[in-house]
Amino acid sequence: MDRVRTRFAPSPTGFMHIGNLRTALYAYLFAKSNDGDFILRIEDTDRARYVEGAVEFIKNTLNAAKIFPDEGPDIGGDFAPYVQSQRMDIYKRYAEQLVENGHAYRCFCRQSDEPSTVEPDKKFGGYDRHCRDLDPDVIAKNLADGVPYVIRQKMPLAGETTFFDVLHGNITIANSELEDQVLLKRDGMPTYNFANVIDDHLMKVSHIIRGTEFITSTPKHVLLYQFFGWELPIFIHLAPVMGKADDGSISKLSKRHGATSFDDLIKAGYLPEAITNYVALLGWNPKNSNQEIFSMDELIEAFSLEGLSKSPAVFDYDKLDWMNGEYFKRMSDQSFADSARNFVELDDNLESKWEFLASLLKTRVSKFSEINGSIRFLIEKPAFDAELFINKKNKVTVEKSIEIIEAALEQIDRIDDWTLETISETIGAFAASTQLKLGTVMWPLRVGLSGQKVTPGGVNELLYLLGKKNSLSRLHETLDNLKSV
RNA sequence: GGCGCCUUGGUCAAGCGGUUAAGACUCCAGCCUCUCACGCUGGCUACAUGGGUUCGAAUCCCAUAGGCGUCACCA
Repeated sequence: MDRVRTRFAPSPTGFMHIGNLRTALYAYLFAKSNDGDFILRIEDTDRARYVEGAVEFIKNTLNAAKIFPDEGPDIGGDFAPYVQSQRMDIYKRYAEQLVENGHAYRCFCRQSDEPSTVEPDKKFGGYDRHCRDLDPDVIAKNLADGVPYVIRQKMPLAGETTFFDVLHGNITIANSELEDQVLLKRDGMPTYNFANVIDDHLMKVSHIIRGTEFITSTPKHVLLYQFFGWELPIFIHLAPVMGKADDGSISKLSKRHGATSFDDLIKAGYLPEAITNYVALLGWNPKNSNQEIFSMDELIEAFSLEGLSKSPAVFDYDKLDWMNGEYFKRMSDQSFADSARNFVELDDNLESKWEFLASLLKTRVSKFSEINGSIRFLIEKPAFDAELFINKKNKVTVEKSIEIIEAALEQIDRIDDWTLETISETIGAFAASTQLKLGTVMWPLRVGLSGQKVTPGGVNELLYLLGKKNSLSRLHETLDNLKSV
């Protein structure tokens, strides 16, 4: 087989949809697992949709996701430039060639949103074929008059076109279904369907990995390859990434499903490696293995086209949360504390104990953005809720809570050396003296201090984090509240 | 609507003619533990429907239904 070369060809719209990221990832993994090349090409042929800074954004995103192009804008390569708007002369040349060979023609019709000066041609059943067999004199005159035109591809009217897709096998579409699509727009820019073919051939792309939305336009591309006498690349059309709405409906992942771009996810406190790892598994699996946590190198090692699935996959935030949590657990306390720091707001007290707090948080949160919520009770006094004190499993009731807190208060009050060690010793001794199950003793204290059932750390940690004064006042207040229930 | 693609639990998925139909997330239960959490163990829930082919079908074929895509001078 010739050298494997894949490409990722986004248009600069200003954000990186998770589906696009996955496409880029698969193209990258496939190239790298075959010692091939991965190319980044910017498809900026739509001037209206161009967003300032978008190219930079794409590069930064790929970089954060650890997807490194071998060729591309700035990086360069044997087939530069890698930005389509800088290749206009190339497309024009090939389009003219097609016109000369009779596979394309100039069309002087107005744009579809303008009032038409010509009637759609009933003979061909459509508007698009109107200028097919224009009189050469008319063409010459229009050209001389400077009438704007587009170049359209002349599709065969009969027969069918078949192409092979790695995932779907042979796909056949009747040529009569293909319209005479525009190749070169009025402004001289090529359309996607044209530039794509030209560039993929010129850049020696061996495998085209892209979304299924292109499956029905692939026959048009195939015809183009045939017109030019070029060898066909191998097609791989990926199933889309879906999202599930609150009402349970499934549709292509979009804004209504929440965070759907790589950047959104980063802002929501997910790790880039976890996002990449999760996304890799959305539509691909390593066969012969149940491994789920993959480093980029392991993905490259394990990747193969056979593992790609052809049915759509629904993006599941629960699983992403789990996976991100797994990545947290594998981080050192120090790097977790550092990475999480930007996402949290602390008061002076907590600031000084941040690293300790972070070590407790590491195994208890699934994304950075959760942290503020889960530690707010350390800064603001929580609301009182008697219900929380009742715990069947630990045999805790309101009465029992009063009893325990009252007794514990005496012991806590005596602690002078407010360190985790001393606190642990004191509380441990106190718990033992009650003759009760540990869980029974700790439950009311936890709830009394925090106002919640699940906390970062146990009672000892809570006392330490809160400080003596704060701990005592919360417990006293809780006692009063409990007694007035 | 025409054309095309897809269809195993709530979700991701293994399975390529013979299996008790893997595994993971979620949820639930139990265990462990200096207490919630973490961890461990176990449990619930699936082959869209109807016809074939075959000794035998989640696996092959055909219909039906549903979902998705496409029909731009967007990609």
